[in-house]
Amino acid sequence: MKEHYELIINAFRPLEILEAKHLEFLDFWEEVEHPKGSFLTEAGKIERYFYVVIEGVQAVYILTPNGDKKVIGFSFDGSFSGIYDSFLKESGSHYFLEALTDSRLLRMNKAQYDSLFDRYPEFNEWGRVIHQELLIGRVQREVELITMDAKERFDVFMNRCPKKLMTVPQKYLASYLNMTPETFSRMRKQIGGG
Amino acid sequence: MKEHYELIINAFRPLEILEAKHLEFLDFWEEVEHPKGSFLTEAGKIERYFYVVIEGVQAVYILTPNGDKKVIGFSFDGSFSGIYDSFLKESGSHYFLEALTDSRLLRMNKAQYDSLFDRYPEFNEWGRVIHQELLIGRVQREVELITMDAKERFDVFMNRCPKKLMTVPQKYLASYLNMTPETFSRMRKQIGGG
DNA sequence: TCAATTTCTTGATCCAGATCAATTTTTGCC
DNA sequence: GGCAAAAATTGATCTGGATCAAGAAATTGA
Repeated sequence: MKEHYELIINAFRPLEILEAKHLEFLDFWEEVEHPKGSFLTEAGKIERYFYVVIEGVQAVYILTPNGDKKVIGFSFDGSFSGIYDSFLKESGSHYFLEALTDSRLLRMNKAQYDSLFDRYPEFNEWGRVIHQELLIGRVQREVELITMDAKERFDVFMNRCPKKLMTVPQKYLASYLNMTPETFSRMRKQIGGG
Repeated sequence: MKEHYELIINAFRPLEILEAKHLEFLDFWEEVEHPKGSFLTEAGKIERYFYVVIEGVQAVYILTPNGDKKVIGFSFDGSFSGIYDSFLKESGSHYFLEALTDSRLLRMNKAQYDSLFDRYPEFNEWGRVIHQELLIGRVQREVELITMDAKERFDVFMNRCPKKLMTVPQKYLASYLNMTPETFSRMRKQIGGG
């Protein structure tokens, strides 16, 4: 796992100091591969892992009764991944987590995750801060979904979307922005325009 | 503040044990009143406080460029309140926090909030867990906004909405459900129906 | 390399829910 | 209680973006 210390340490910012005694935690991680199109978790199953992405793009989505995918979020190089509520509560997931490109990830299981906080209570600070940030980001997205029309959502997204995401089929981006691929395509034609 | 110990302790669940040494924390709180219609924070200002509601209902909303209010959430007896991102980052808020009924709240300022974690690192566990729960709740709401039509959102909301919220004008509930008061009224006519 | 499959684009139509307009009902206040 | 202001209802109309349909472009894989 030594080769990925840097990645893990970066992912775990803003936990400023990973002290010597934390190095044990670095060995919790197990490396896994997921080819494009494979599922890390599916609706109905329990999410067993908490991930850090080494490489690749993954999408979390929910399947509506009429069968369309609604993308909730993406993960990619350096970010966390997993179906968080299912993982924490060890209850059935409503979501799919799919590799959109060939992916390599690091993962730890729930027992390891729990022991992290038991053994090193100072990780709770990391947990508190990281969850604050995730929460603020989610509220931000919610506000954008509620207050902006399709064109505005498209523009805002395009201006700050990580390049990495541009490699996935547009229909996933469209879904994330809560619009159809047709609408997404039409918005694309008028970049910068009204 | 003694009279409100119970309230605070309940609000801070799941921090199971407030030990003797934490009793100092109970005295951080200051009681304030906000009459109906008054603002606890306004857009452009910095949120200086973190609140626990003793009594009353408050709404967080954003004002769109065309001037309509979009309600993001409510707080009421026993829950936390405040404009969280502004409070944490000490940066200008985009939101309004308005008392929808005469309200009494307990509040602490940012310095006190920070000192909580400095002095009693074990509060970080509370922080981590409470933010996990808030995050999961937000994602749940986001999924409902994205996947459900107006009638479904109305039904789901009505089935689990705290009675306390039924005392506020319907236009706020309508806005929270991302629909107009007219639509809300029409949904109301067909409770239980198709 | 080239056929099969998937994705993207473009145009035509449709509809849930917004907007506009007019009452009616409720609330608050003296 | 009674009157003004705010909120809720109801009906008529409008529209952003969905849906449907068909073809063009890109990707995949043998």
